[in-house]
Amino acid sequence: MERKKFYITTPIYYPSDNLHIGHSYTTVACDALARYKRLQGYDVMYLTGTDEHGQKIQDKAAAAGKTPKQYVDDIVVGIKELWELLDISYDRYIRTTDDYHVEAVQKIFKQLYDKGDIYKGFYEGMYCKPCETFWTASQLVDGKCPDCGRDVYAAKEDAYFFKLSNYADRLLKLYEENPKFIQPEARKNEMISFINQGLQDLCVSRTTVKWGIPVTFDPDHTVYVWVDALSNYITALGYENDKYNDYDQYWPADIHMVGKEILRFHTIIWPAMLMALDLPLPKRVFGHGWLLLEGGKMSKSVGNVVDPVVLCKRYGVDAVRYFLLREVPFGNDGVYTNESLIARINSDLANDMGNLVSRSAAMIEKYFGGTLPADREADELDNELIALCEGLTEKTEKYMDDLSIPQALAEIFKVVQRANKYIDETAPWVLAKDESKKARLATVLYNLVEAMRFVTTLLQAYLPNTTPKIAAQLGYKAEDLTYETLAKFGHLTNVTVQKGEVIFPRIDAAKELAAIAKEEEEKKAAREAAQKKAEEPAAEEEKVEEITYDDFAKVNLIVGEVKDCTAVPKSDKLLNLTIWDGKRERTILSGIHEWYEPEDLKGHKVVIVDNLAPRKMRGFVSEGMVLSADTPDGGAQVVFVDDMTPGCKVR
RNA sequence: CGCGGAGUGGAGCAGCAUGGUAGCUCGUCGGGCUCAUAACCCGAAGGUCGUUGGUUCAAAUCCAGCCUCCGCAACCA
Repeated sequence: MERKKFYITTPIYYPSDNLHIGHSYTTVACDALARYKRLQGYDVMYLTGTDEHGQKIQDKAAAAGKTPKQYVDDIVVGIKELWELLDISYDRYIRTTDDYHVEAVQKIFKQLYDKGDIYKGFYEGMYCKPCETFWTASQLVDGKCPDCGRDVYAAKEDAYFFKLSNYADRLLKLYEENPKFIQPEARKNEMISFINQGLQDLCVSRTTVKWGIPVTFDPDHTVYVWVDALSNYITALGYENDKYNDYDQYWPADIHMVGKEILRFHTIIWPAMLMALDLPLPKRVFGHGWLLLEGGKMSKSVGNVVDPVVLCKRYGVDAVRYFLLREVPFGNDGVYTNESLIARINSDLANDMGNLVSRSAAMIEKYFGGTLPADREADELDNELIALCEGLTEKTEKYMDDLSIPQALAEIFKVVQRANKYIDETAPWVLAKDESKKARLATVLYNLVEAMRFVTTLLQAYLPNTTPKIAAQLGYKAEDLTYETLAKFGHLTNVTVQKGEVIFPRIDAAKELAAIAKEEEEKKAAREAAQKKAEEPAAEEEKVEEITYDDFAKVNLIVGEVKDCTAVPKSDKLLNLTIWDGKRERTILSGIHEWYEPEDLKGHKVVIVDNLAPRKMRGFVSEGMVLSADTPDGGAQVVFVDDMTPGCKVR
């Protein structure tokens, strides 16, 4: 019999740095889905990988003194180790630097070109020669390169474009005909409105980025991210290459799992590309939310990245997996805190589940020496627990298909909770005192072990590291833990248990938090020390370009008095200052509202740049600029010169 | 009027497209039990459902305005 297939993908991650818990979140979620489908008997293909080309990696590698390939090779080793640590059961790992992928992308590019969906045009923008980078007008700082601060000039670059604009109607139709294509539903509207704003053709090649896949018929060009990265989902199956032969079996994908920030690429560009290639479209694209840290988004620059390796070491892989899968409604953003992680582990895993295994096994050992006799005696008290077990797969299956992973776990744990309650209701320790109740006692304990069998079987999808431990203690064999056996309560024939180590030890929250706080502090101190060291030589290196006196003389600095000052409406940072410069009142906008209130400035005298070209911001024209100094903590301090006379030249 | 999301007992969330008992987890308090990982089970307290007005017999739920918070965008001349 042909098994049903299930093809699921993570995004291919960009290995410019080591991965953090956000990446783990996506990957663990896909892993649970993949494992669940395998449990159900599906022929599963679970793909993950890395997107290894591009300017940023080229730069990072150069900074590290490595070739780009060396650089990504090293990072990929770390990523694969992380997935191994997290028990990720991916079937295939694609690297966009793999030969077969490179080759296939070149063919795809050519196909699109031959069909007329890719055409040669030119890319227009502001170009910084030393940085070899194009910037859009809005990215420029002071009209100069935001990276190096040097002049940029309008330039054209030859580039190939994909006719994305041709596909707007077909995309809208796709969403309409497949309401589940974009999930969560709420994001669909964002995509629709994005399309309705008008789709631009997409630049798909670069001549300035060298670290990329060359365009075969125009070797000056490398393929720019879209065609390269997105097509991984089919090249990994063997599309246009000989490395693999699974395209017919697995495509189209059942789920592309992506973070919400790249949902647009997967629901607009990718389907359009597939349409152009006349290929079937993926069935669903799910944009999940982000794991946030207290106080904002996870970001490497802020130094608040939670390291999954550290967490696993501390609490165990499955505790971390459980937290990721259970804590946040899938699709929403969620907040990570150490407190919530510990609370989750303690209440669900240690108190409820671990303890249930422990108390069940303990009673069987204590009352029956480890093996239950065959005599049984049912009671009405059993019915609710049994019904819950028998209805379990129907519920979890539905939730998993909806990608409501936390709800699926919640259903499983309802059985755990019900079993704990069942112990209270049946009071085995009372039954144990009465010889005539042995059969009843054996039944109660049997029901517990059997209920835990339902739980354990399903948990194999979520906690693959722990379920063998439970199986060992409660005496389940592999054939007792198959999906099919969950149709009916009462599968186990004989029960022999072996109490073992505590499955999920309780964590002393107060102690643990104190320890974490201490560690954090040490880390922070170390980081700051390292940063200081790094900054010192950097400061020397940062040579300011020498200018002549004539250059300086061009800047006319004068003293001005702040006559009035108001906040600029609808702006967080701008203050609108009315300044008397000795001759006239002028308006100057200054982005210092973060540090100064209007009252702080009124009546003070400041140094202004007199002859700066006027600039319009937020509907006001700013004529000049107020001098202020950067403070070490990133703030700003206005230079006050209250004892000077407005209009006087400063030099 | 830039775009979007959100405001529900101490904390975190559900409920809102199909108005009619405000539900869950954690925490707090009280009780029970002793098989178990100071765990488990039961019960209680605690909410003007951001605000104002409207529709309605009836609004957390529908409509309008307002306030606040969070992303993104814009913005430091």
